[in-house]
Amino acid sequence: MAVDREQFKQLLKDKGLKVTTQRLLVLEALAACPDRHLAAEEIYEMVKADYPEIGLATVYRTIQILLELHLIDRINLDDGFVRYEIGNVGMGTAKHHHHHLICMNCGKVNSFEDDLLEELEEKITRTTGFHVIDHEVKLYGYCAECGGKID
Amino acid sequence: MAVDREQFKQLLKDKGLKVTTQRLLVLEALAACPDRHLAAEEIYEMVKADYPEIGLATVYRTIQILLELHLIDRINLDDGFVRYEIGNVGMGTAKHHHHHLICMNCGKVNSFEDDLLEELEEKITRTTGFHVIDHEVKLYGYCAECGGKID
DNA sequence: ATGTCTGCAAAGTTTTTGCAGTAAT
DNA sequence: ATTACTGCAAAAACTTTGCAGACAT
Repeated sequence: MAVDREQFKQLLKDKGLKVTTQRLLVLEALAACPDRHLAAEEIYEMVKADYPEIGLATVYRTIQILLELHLIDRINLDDGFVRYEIGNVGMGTAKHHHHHLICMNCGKVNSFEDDLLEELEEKITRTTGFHVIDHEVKLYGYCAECGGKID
Repeated sequence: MAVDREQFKQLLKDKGLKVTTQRLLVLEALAACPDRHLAAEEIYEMVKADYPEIGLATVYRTIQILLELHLIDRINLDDGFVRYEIGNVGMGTAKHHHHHLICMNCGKVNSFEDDLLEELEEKITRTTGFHVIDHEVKLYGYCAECGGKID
């Protein structure tokens, strides 16, 4: 569902950017883990397995490009790292975001697909004039496994 | 609506912590700006106006205490600072969170009160077993002033 | 009196930047 | 042949920590 290799190459060329092994590998690392939320350091470690000479700075620079191309999303799970995950649309038309369920006990992060926020967004536009483009929702609580132990 | 000075003093004592001028001033700075979202450095600057000898480290340490006492909330507006705002309940029973509307043009952050997420939380509990305790919602878009210029 | 708290400076983390060499077009 | 890109190391930026003196109880 995410961008494929050829689309990415074309996007780079369209922007006058060069297609490099490092850039392909960084995108691939993110595409390989659609459900994890990778920090720059983790991406770096993953790419290093295939391409040991890559530098962490290149990973950070590539992440900037991927963000500008809207191929990945930034999320902050308040653990001291900024994290990234591959977007689930190719061309940026749809926005079908998911929410993050963060377990306050075990720290595990699950995703939840939902469109319920459309209603909220409409209400906001109606009452405040603010035009919503995108959103990020984090829900803190206890996951199914941890929930039993607490309640 | 936020905690008052005496409640705070009592909370500190109950925890075996000492009541100091610095701690009172940090809380007061946050209480004085319920609608801004203060970074540690900003709190530091505000307190320094009244009490120039305070150190930034003390501000950080006090923030930790206030978070543990649930007197303030942490928010991350992706601008490189962790920000804090005073909670809008005294004793932590109710949770009446607001959402943050972040203008992608001028960067201004407005708040929006709403309980629409109760429905989403219930849906999540029903379908996933995850028990939601709290949430943080960030909505990105264009504020009323900037909206006209873009659309 | 005692135990905590403070300010300062140093250290720790994550992320960014400068530069000379390397690779892509 | 250009022009952009990379890796390294240094710098930057935010936050935490160690310590000796100061303050609250």
